[in-house]
Amino acid sequence: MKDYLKSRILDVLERSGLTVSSPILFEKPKVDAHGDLSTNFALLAAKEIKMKPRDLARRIVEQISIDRSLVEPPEIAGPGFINFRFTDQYFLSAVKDVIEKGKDFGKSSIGGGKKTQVEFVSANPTGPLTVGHGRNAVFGDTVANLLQWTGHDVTREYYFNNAGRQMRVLGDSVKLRYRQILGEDIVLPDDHYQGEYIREIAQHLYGERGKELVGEPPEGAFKERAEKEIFEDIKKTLGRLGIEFDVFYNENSLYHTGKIEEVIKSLGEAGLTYDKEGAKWFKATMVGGDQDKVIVKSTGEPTYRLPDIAYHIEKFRRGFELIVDIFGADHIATYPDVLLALKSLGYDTEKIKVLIHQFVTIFQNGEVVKMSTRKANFITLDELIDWVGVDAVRFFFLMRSIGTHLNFDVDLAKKQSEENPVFYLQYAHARIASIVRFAESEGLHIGTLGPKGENGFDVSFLKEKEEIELAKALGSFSEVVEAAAATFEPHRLINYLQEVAETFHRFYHLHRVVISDRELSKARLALCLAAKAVLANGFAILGISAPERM
RNA sequence: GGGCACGUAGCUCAAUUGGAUGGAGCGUCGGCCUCCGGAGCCGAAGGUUGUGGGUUCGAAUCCCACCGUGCUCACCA
Repeated sequence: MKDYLKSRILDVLERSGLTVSSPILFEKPKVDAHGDLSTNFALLAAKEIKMKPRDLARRIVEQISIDRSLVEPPEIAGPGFINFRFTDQYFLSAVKDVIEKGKDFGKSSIGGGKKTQVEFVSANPTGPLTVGHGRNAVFGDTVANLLQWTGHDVTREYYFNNAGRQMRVLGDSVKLRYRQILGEDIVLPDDHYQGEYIREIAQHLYGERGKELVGEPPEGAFKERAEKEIFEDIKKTLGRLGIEFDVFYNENSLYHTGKIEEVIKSLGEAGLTYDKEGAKWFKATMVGGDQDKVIVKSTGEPTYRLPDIAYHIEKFRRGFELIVDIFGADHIATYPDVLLALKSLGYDTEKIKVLIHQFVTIFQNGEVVKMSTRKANFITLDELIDWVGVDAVRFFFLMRSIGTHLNFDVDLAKKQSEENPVFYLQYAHARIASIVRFAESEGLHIGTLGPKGENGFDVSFLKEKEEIELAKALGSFSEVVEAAAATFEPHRLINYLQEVAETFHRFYHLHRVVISDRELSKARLALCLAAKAVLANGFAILGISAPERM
């Protein structure tokens, strides 16, 4: 529709002999009185062609030629906005569209099959996923869904490292617990992992192997067993949330295949490294960074930057045209160096979208719970799911933009699960399902073939304000999905679905679906089915269930 | 102290990315079930968008300064 109106305005300009470079953009006004689409074109262009905004707007409105069955005559308002209002017929056509496309309604191909990678979670297997990881996981998965719905070829990827210092400490933590089980009087150092799960892993090893592991080094059987059990646990938790990865990428492979060495070499050849005090440095300041950074420590071990750079080079090599990285605010200082290095090696960093989410603050018993993986003091994602359910967990993590700190009051979430906002949406879906069941029991059916099929319906019977408004809301689903995908903002979809549910409830409250007028009944049933489909499709993107009954 | 975010109704957050009269949920107050699901609907109260400047036809949004909160500033990841 926007393209159509744009072409009509260009037509007027052409006939008037005006050439204007200002873009013709439309937006949906907040206020109903301002129509359905509005353009500020006259305001933008007026200066350029030395006309008053209102005069230019008047000329456009007087001379424009548009299809009257779709659009009412435009109006000028305020300083020179041009407002367009669409006909009921146009809005109602969305109902047929939804019913014909069903589960595919809202999908688009604007992504053009672009090879896209979304990297998220990427937590090293040192402990169970926490609620902080939960926000990352749910957000990443939903962004991936949005990209798939808009025609991107998406790979979900989890990056991890099972070799670093963290993992050595993990192995040692298990070994110390194991020795405690054997009766030794040992205290776990503060920098070791204190969680109960460590003790369980040690117990498992003791149960299977008895005392025979006393001489085993921490990074041997202890670390391996811990990694295996913890990773299984992580995957199980993600599975509960409906999250599955296509690729688990091990940082170690970058060493084995020589990719790390290659990066050092490339940076060196570009004159971007130097040696100082036994370490190798990246000359970040030479390419716009604030300070130089160590990439290889004096011990010969690379810092985290090097594998990160190598990994991203691999992403490019594997042909990804859009690379989405999702991580928490604690990584905020790390990515600029990586991007800088990539850029100076000639990679197009415009293809990389770094999405940073703020932390989740957990409130319990009225106070903030400070969390640390190492100390035993954290709430796991699994516990959270146990308390409030998968749908609520996903919904809560998605309903706020990632720039805000998310306050998650556990007591409230537990206690008020019945008043959970996700239920408002799911209730609308279940309610429609119930209406459909009732209608069918009364012998009303809607064919899948549209108006001309055997059980055809005719939307032109719909004339009530609430009917038109619902149809209008349903019709904009695709736009919302596209906007949410383009901005990587799933919460836009939630706001929209709230509006659909609200519009439906209002319609339902004022108008009966199953009545003696059969044609009107069928048209209203079609409207209901369309609303149900839009809600279900929205839920599918969010990863929450669409219950037929609650 | 430097860097990056964020300050919007009592609370948690939106605001179509610079648009017209800043909106929801929870909470508070008041209405609505003879009827397809009341987990719903309708209405009311509640705001100097942290403060002060600037940019322009127009600012919660962009720029500057200050105040406040979080994260971060390793040869840890």
